Amino acid sequence: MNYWLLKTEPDTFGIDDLAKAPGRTSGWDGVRNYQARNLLRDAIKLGDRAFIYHSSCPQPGIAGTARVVRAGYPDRTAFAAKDPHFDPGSDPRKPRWFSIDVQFEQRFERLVSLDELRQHANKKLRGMVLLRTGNRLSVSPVDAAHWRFILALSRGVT
DNA sequence: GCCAACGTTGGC
DNA sequence: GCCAACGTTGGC
Repeated sequence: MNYWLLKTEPDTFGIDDLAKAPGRTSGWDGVRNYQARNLLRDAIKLGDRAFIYHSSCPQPGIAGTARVVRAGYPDRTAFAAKDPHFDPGSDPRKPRWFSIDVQFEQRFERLVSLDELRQHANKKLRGMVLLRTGNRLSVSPVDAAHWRFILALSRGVT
């Protein structure tokens, strides 16, 4: 089992929207970056777990966790001309973009802010992809040790 | 709104 | 394949 971090803008779709979605489950689609696409298509497996990270908002940080309930499948939003994520270059017979389904797991009692994560960037969270300068990946891997440490942070254990 | 740090595009 | 121009992300 592996761990991931999924970025989203809470104004558009945040952890609370996931919690309220039918079956507490939502497709994670609209990703249009090849590196992130490769993770969605090849690396993320059923049963993997993910942090839900809120970006482009007053309080950027990790808001909670979700579980992968469906592994990579073609991203349908790429095929619909009316969809904001439409990509005429993605052929349904040879899809270019992929999505996964995630199910709400928990909302942290308190947001673990980007600022707080950075305080551990050279210690317990050394090497975390999210904290690398200029990182813009909307899907990134998380080390198991980092996962456990951040869960502890969210509970105020450390 | 600014701007750094990317990724993508397209001419050559 | 190079690289300048352009677009996007995302914190501030």
